[in-house]
Amino acid sequence: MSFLEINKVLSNKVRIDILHWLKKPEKNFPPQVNVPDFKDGVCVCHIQDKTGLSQSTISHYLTMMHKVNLLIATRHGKWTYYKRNENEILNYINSLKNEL
Amino acid sequence: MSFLEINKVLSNKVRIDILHWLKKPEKNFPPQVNVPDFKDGVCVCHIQDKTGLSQSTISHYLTMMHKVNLLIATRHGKWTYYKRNENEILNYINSLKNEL
DNA sequence: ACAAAAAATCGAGATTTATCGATGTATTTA
DNA sequence: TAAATACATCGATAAATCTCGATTTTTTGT
Repeated sequence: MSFLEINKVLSNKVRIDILHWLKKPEKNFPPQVNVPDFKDGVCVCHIQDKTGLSQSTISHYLTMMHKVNLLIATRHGKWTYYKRNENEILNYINSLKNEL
Repeated sequence: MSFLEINKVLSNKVRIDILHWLKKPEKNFPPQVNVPDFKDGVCVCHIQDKTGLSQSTISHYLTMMHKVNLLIATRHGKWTYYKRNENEILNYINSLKNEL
């Protein structure tokens, strides 16, 4: 994934917030209902609630973050759970040292 | 300077290119004429030549990079020289580890 | 098989960013 | 002091991004 593509995804406050919140799901989101823990992350509706933006906007944001590999998506039944892709995030930070 | 402000400045290919080129001015730009070396960086016109964009656009880009402290500007007579602010760039990269 | 729930996709209007040419401001040189 | 040069700023248009509501798709209960 190209550095600049990821950079553009990250140049938005809400998307940065989401990435940040997902660092500590248990602290930033209500307890899980349909799955036992936060192993696969947080479902779209909880993220949407927290941002206050529309469902379509948040779904779009999460999809684009997923497309550049910043997030890992897992479907459980009706729900899609998103969690951070720590490897890719680290790669990105490390790549900055060369790219900038 | 806020993380997101810098991030937005960096979410543009030309501006990233400029930052990158200024890492090795002697490699990426013609030799200096009005100053003895690249100590203070590269003048606006050489950067403009290299990008092929208009003078006003490049001046605008350099100004915004300067405003968020990524570049240091030095005036010598008619010319303005821009160079990287290595401290601020490092700060930014380090801040990412907390922000992301 | 059907209705409901969650998420994804589509289409459109509003906002922001990119980019230009024209003009203004310093500084130098004739 | 006038003309020229380098850069900054202004105003405007084009392109991209943000964001929404509506629709479609996927999956589950009934």
